Amino acid sequence: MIKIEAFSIELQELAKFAKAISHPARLAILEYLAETKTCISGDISDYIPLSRSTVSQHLNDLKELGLIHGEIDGLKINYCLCNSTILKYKAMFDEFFKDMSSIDHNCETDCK
Amino acid sequence: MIKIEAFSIELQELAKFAKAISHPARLAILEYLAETKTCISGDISDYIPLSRSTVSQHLNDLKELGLIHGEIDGLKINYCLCNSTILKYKAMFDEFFKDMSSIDHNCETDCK
DNA sequence: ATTTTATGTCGTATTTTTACGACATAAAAC
DNA sequence: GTTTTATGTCGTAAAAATACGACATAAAAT
Repeated sequence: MIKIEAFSIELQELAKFAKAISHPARLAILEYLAETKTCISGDISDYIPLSRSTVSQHLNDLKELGLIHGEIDGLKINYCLCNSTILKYKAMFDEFFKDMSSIDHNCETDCK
Repeated sequence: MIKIEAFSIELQELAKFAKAISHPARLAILEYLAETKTCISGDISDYIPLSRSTVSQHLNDLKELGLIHGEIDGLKINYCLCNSTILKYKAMFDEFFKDMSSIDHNCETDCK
C-alpha cells in the first residue's frame, strides 16, 4: 500500500463544487434562480432569511465557482444560473457516483 | 416578496450530504471503498495523505451521515459503502438539479 | 446637485472544520 | 500475562466559514 502524495485534481474540483452547494442558503439561491425563470436581481435577500450582506457573500461563493452569473443593469444586478458550468459539475458528480452503489461490496451485515 | 422563515428540510438534507462530500479526503475514502470491492479496514489511512486520527475523523463524518458502515472483525474494522444511503442522496441530488440547467434563463450575455 | 436605491466590501465576532499528537482500549499474538 | 496491533477519542491549535452591521459606491430619481 502506497500513500498517495496528494488528492487528484478531479477530487479537488468535485469537493469544491460540493462545498459550494453545502449550505442551505446557497441551495436556496440556486433553487430561486431556477424557479424565477427570468433572471432576478439580488433582492434574493428579501426571500432568504439572512441579512443582505450575508446573502451577497453566498452569491459571491456561487459566482466564484461560475455556478451563477451577475449582469449589471443600471442599479440592479441580474443574476442567473450558468447552465454550462452547472452541467459540467453535474457530469463530474455523475461520473464519480456512477457505479458507486451498483457494485456488490460483500458487506457481511447490511447498513441499517 | 415574502422572506421564508427557514430553509426546508430537503435543502438542509441536501446541504448536509454536500458538506459530507465537500472534502477531497472524504471523496478519496469513498472512491477507495468503491474500488476495493471487498470491504477494507481503516488502513485507508495508509493510502490517504493525512494522519490516522484525521482519517478516522473523516470516516466518522461519512459514518454519521450513513454513507459508510464499519463492521468490527476482531482488531480490524471492515468499512464498506452503504449503497442504500448513497442511492438516497444521489436521488435527492438528481431531483434538485433535474431541470436546473435545462431551462432557458434569458440571460442577456452568456457565462464565460 | 441632492437624495434615494441597489449593491458590494470591510471589519469583526462566533462557530465550525481540519489536523495532529498523545492517550485509551481491546483483540490477537507471543 | 505481556506485548503488539488496529483502532477510537481527547485536547488543542490553526484555519475557514458564517453572519452581521457599518460604510462605500455609483446609477436613478427628484
